[in-house]
Amino acid sequence: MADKNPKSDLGKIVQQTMPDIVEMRLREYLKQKSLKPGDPLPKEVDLAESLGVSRNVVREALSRLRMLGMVETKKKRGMVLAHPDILSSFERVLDPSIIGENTLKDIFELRLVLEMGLAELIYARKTKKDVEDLKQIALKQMDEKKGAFRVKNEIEFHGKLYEISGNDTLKRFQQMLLPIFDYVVKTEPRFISGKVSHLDLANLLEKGSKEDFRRGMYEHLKPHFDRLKR
Amino acid sequence: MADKNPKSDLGKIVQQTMPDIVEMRLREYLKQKSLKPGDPLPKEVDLAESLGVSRNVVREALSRLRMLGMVETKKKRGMVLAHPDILSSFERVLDPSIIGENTLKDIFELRLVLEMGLAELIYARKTKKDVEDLKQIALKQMDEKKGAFRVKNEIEFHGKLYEISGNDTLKRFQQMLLPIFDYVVKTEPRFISGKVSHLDLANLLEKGSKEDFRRGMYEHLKPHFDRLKR
DNA sequence: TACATTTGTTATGTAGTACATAAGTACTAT
DNA sequence: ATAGTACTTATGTACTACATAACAAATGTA
Repeated sequence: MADKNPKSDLGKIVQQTMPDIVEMRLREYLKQKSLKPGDPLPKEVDLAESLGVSRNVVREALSRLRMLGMVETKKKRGMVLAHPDILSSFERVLDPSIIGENTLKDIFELRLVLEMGLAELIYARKTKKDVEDLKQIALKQMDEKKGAFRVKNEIEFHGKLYEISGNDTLKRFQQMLLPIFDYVVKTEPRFISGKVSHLDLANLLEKGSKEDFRRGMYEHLKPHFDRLKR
Repeated sequence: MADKNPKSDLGKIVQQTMPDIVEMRLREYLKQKSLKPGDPLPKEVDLAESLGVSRNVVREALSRLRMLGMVETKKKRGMVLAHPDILSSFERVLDPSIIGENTLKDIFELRLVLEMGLAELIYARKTKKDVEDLKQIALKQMDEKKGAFRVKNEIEFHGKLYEISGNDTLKRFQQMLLPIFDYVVKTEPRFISGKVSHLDLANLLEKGSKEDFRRGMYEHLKPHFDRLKR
C-alpha cells in the first residue's frame, strides 16, 4: 500500500521474445545504415541466417514494420525501405473503447489545445475563399440545428478550420481524434453550447484580429474549459 | 504532369495479405465483442481454424497487435486484451531520417500550435511552485548560454511548460517530438532568437495574464512563425 | 532485326509439423 | 494437510514444402 501510484519506478519486466529483438535490430540496422526510401533490404532468409533465427521470427518482425509502413515488400523484388505514414500507426490504436480513462481525458484536452493554438496557422494562410466557405458552413447550420445533425455540423465546421491551417498532418490528426471527442462528449451529462456560435467565429475570422478570433474560440469552447479538472 | 499533387484520388492498391486481413478481423472481433482489458482471447490454433488460415498467419497478426500493446500473451494462460499505449506506437515511427519532408514540416508546425494553445491548460493548473521552478530553470540558463547547452536548456524549459499543463500524454508527446524539432532546426541556416527570453516568459507566467503570456510566447516563437510558408 | 511468347529463376506468401518452454493443475507421499 | 512431483496445455521457435508473383532470359515468329 506504500505505493498508490500505478506506475512504479520499476520498469515492467518485459519478456523479450525473439521477434521483439529482431524488430529492434532491424530498426537499428535501418537507422545505422541511413537507408533512404527505395533502398533494398536483404532477403528474409539472409536476415534469418545473419541473426541466427528462423525465417518465421524474421517474418513476424518484418510484418510489424510493414504494418507501420516502414518497409514495403514485393514478390521477387524483395523489400525496400519506405516513408512510414506516421498517423496510420496511431490510427490503429485510437479506439475509445480500449483506451484508458486518463488517456481519453488527455486527448480531449489535446483537442482544446490544438484549436486554441490553431489561430496562428489560420491567420497565416487563410484566403477570402476559405472565409466564405466557412461562413456558408456556419449559415447552413443555422437551419438544421437539432438532432444528429449537430455532431455532423460540428465536425464539418471545425474540420474546415483545420483545413484552412494548411497542415495536412494536423487535419488528418483531427479527423482521427473525432471518435474520441464524440465518445467523451457523449459521456457528458448534457451538451452545453458556448456563447460564441460558429457563425460568430466565421465573422471574427473575416473581420477580426487574430486575438479577437482566439478570444472567440475560447468562448466557443468555454463549456469544455470550465470542466477541466485541476 | 496534369497532377502535381503526389496523392491522387486513386487510393493505392494495397495487395492485402492474409496477415493484414486477419489483423483487421481480430480488430473487429475485439471491438464488436467489446472486450475489456483482462478478458481472455481464444487460443491461436482455434483462431487459425476459425479463420481458415495457418497458425503462422494468425501469429503474424497477433504479433502486430502485441507490438501495439493491444494484447498481451502469457504461456499457457493464453492471451488477454490490454490497454494499448497510444504513444508507443507513434514513437516507433518517429524517426526524422525516414519521415518525408512535408510531414516534418507539418510536425514542426504542430509544435508551434501546441505551445500557443498550451496557455489555457497552464493557467488552469499552474501552482506557485511550478512558476518558481520555471524561473529557476530560466535563470540557470542565463549563465551557460552557448554551445550544446542551448538545445538542452530549450528542452528543459519547454518541457517544464508541458509538465505544468498537467497533461501526461501531451508531455510525452512533446518529448517524442523533440528529435524532430532538433532535426528541423538544424537544417535552418542559423538559430534566430526571439525577442522574448525564457526568463521573460517565466515572469509573464508569474505576474501576467493569460493573454500576456500568450503574446510573450508568440514573440518567443516569432522567428519560427516568420518562416512559415503559405 | 523487331516483337511476342514461353520458360526459368527467385523472393515473398502460406501451410503444416515438430518440439521447446513456461505455467497452471492434479496427484502423490510423508 | 502440505510439500513436492508429474502431467497438461498454450505459446514460442525451428524447419520444410509448396504456391505465387515478378523479373529475366531464351526462344520462336514475322
